[in-house]
Amino acid sequence: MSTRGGEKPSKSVVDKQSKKSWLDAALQALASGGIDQVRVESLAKKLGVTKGSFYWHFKDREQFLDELLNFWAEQSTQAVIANPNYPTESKARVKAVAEDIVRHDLGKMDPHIRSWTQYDKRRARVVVKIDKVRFEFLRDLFLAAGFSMSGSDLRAQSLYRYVLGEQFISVRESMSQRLQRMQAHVDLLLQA
Amino acid sequence: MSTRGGEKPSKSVVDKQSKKSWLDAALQALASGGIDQVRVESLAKKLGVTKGSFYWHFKDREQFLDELLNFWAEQSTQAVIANPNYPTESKARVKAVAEDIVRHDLGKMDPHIRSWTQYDKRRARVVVKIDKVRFEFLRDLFLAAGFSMSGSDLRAQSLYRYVLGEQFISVRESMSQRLQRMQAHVDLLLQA
DNA sequence: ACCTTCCCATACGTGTGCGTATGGAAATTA
DNA sequence: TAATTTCCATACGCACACGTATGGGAAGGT
Repeated sequence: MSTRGGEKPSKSVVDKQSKKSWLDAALQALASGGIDQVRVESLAKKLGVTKGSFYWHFKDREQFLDELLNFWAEQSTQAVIANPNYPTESKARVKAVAEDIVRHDLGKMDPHIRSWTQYDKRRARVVVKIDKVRFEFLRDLFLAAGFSMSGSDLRAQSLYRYVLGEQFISVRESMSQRLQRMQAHVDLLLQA
Repeated sequence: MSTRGGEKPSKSVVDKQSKKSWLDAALQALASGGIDQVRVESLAKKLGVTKGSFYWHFKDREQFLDELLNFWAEQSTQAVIANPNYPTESKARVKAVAEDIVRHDLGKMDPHIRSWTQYDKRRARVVVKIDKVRFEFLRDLFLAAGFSMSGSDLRAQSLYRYVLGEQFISVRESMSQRLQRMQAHVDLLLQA
């Protein structure tokens, strides 16, 4: 029978799949041109569906953007922090994390995210939380490396701003150069 | 005689005044919510005029945005570099410049500018130039402070990214705290 | 007084994007 | 099989924003 194989994809899975595809496409659009590139109809076209799907999964664009922000928040923290393969030696650990950040371009969304949420109080709070999580993760690395609280604080701030600032530099250097520069910067932070 | 050279509101001045008011308003709108807040009709409303004025001074929105970008470019470099009141002692000079940057929030436009121009090749080139000018200005400060070229390069990069990154941190600290943090960071860069 | 140029107002056409109403096919349940 | 739920397509209304066409007033020149 053409009973269209209803095996594993029990509807709720399909539901979530479809819903997630909207968020994936939105993230991609956001990365490629800022929040004003995230348009319902253009996303629909890219996904090969119509707005009917969108307004089935989401109430309206505003609520969709809220979910998008949370979607980004999860992805942008999980990626860095949840890597269990870092070295245990504290200074090597700092270097490895720094290299990972550069190598995976983990801040590439940040200019668009911040430009978008800067003057939206409710959404800015989400970003503040992410900053807090990321920063404390970095600060703990320096604490583990033997620096004082204030010293670790300073260095984590410096490193975090370096990472964010790198996304600003339009002059895209080569990956090897970026890695080398980051290493030099981390070396500077790890001495004294 | 009355040949146009003489008095004050000779029409060309009025012209430039009116034209500049559009650019001023646009910069303000840009700062307050990104490039998609820069709308012809909303700017007109804010200025108390109509689109007639806009399309008299500018061909269309695209050309207007080009002029806006150049407008920003001039202002954002002049402000820092053209200050003749910095101390002459090289290390104190670095500190004074850093303090000035924080105090005047000289990077506040940058998230919006970069989010806007990142994937626009022609406009990105303008931003690259600005980065170059700013960076070389900072690098020269470290060179004058006795660091090698590569050492000055590293430190200027670190400082510049710190400045840009600061605009990202949504957790707005107090001015005194920002200044203090910047000083600590500069001290770190100036040692060794 | 007439003309010209500068500068802006008014009015319109058009495209785009949001949201809604409604239909319908497939899948699930009864 | 009938009924219901799930998920998306189609079609429409509407508001906003760009650009253009046109008019007109004010200022200066002749």
